[in-house]
Amino acid sequence: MSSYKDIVKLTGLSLGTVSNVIQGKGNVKEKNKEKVYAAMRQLGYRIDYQARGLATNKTSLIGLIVSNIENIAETKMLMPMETFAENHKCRIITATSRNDSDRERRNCEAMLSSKVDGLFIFFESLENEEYFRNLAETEKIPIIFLARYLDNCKLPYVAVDNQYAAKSMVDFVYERGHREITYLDIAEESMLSPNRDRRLGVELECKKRGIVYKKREYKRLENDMEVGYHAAEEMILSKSMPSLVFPRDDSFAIGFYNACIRYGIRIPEDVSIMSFGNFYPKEVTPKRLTTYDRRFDKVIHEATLMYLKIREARDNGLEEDKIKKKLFVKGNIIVGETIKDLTK
Amino acid sequence: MSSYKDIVKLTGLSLGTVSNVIQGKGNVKEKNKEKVYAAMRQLGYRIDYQARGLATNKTSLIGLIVSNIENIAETKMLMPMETFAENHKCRIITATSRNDSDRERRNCEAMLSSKVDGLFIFFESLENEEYFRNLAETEKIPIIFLARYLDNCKLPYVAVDNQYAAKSMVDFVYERGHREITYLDIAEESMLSPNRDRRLGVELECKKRGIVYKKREYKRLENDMEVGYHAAEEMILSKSMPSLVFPRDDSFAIGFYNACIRYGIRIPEDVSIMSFGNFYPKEVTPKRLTTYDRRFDKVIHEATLMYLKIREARDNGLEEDKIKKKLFVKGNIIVGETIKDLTK
DNA sequence: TTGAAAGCGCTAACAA
DNA sequence: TTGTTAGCGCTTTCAA
Repeated sequence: MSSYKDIVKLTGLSLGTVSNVIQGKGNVKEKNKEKVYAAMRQLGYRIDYQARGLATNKTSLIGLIVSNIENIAETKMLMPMETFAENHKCRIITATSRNDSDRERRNCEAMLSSKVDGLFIFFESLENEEYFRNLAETEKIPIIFLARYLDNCKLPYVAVDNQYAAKSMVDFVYERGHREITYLDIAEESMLSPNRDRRLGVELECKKRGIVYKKREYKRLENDMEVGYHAAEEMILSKSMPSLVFPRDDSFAIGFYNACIRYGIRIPEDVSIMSFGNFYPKEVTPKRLTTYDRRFDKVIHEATLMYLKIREARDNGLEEDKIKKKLFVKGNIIVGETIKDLTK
Repeated sequence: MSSYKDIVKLTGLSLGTVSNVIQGKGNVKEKNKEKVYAAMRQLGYRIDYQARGLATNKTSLIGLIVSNIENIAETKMLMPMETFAENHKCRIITATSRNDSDRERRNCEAMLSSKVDGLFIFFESLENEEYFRNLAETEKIPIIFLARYLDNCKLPYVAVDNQYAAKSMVDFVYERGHREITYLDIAEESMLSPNRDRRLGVELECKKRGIVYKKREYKRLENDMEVGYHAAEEMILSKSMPSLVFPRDDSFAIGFYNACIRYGIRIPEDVSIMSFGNFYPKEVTPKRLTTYDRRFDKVIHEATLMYLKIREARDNGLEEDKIKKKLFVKGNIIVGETIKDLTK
């Protein structure tokens, strides 16, 4: 491990000059620049971000806390996050909370101890409201919620516009002649902002149009596909299959779809499916799912933009008031083949 | 942001004592410990890992470079990695190479500049052989390949035992009366160690048993499900559907399965599928895939164990020779419903 | 254009 | 048991 010291020795220049060359700052004679470059190459020198961070009081580290990294929805946030990191020369530290609020808090603390320049949080438990409210008061780095929000907390967020989503989806099926919707949710998670907003949105839009709205809730299992599978199986065996279902997300829908195939229920002839997420490749089902694209890429894009704005304001002592800190991102319907057109 | 200085001021103790309390080291009077704790609470003090790292010459940062984080196989490595990080009080920095060898090298350099204590790499291009060979000579932190290896490189690795996998899978179908196997691969990736080993392994095992071995290669598309879907579609339309296929992985198999459903081809009556990976919940297909569990959890477990051993040896100046640095992990068949039993 | 020196927040060795 | 001090590898300010 070579350091500036070694370069100083090799070149005979001073620490300050070496630093200037490496940072590409100040006025340094071309000849001396070359000397430094040569020494760097010879030594296989590599800058030490840690030391630089200590000196500059930032780390170029961005924290990303998710709930369950194996959940395909959350996976979708990683790539755009990496792209941001690449473009802004920073690195991502990740941590997973696994639906455990203690762990979530520990993760936050570790991130703050790691002196991340910014922190993005995708939470899944509602138990840390107070903790987050407190963070909002005490921390000076930007902390931004992803795809969820807390009603009584000042932390900024970028979420999916679930009311808009609800309206789009109800519109879509209404236009195709559907007059009855059965909403399928997972009980334990039904009060998280996105699930709640969407469910209530669908209910409201149904009321407006005189559509019959029904709701069924299922117990959380190992994964959402399993829940969807069992939900469909139960309906099939009890002969209570609705004409149209709104599963809470694509994973649920896929399980549902496969139980239908298994039992010879035809899609969309016997049951239509309006899914939510657009997380999987279209070949994940025999007929492409009709689903609502949540645009997590946009969520991350907006969140990182917001982060930059907040940082800039704080670094330069500007007023932060003008920055919009509560954003909702609109998605769009992906037209697949799982909604029967009743008007034909 | 409070620091030791503030605690010193508040308690009247010295820096060294404060440091001892916070590290839980040395002998400090109970009363003074309490003082320090009280001051920490009052100040909302949080340790600065960056400064600690600079002083101790380690970061407690572990680097993880993957190829495509949205690939479900790679996602499977994150959770066990996080578990390790949690148990060993370190944090994970991730980076994604996206099948770009330049980016892969840049990622490595950034990790080394971040002074990670260890680096785990899941690579997908074969172009950086020389770069890695060089790293093996110059870097003193443990750098470990995950689920792949390079033939002429000293870097340690933990890979899936693909020859064993091949044997297991061929055995399984042989016992059920199959005497012909069609192996489906993606051309561009067929020379990566796991793909190559497995394909050659299957070929060899077929030869041993007098099974007819056929191979088909497909062009890489956006995702593997799509490739699988088109592969099946092509076979169906050209009426050349084999009796048994070995798709290169679960994603490929799912696409294949769904094209079959779409066209009314029955599984396993018309075509049997022996898949590879066990990456998805079993409800991802109407009938559970018969697949080989790659046990990426085990791969990560072994890799982190290897990391600890190497670190320990280097930290204590022990000889590293005794550490096994080339490991192969054995998986097992998951018996699903996609292999027809021809013996009945 | 270059050099000298202080400092970032911590650890660790040593002295008291 | 506590305090003092040097130092980790860099940046930055100021003087030369």
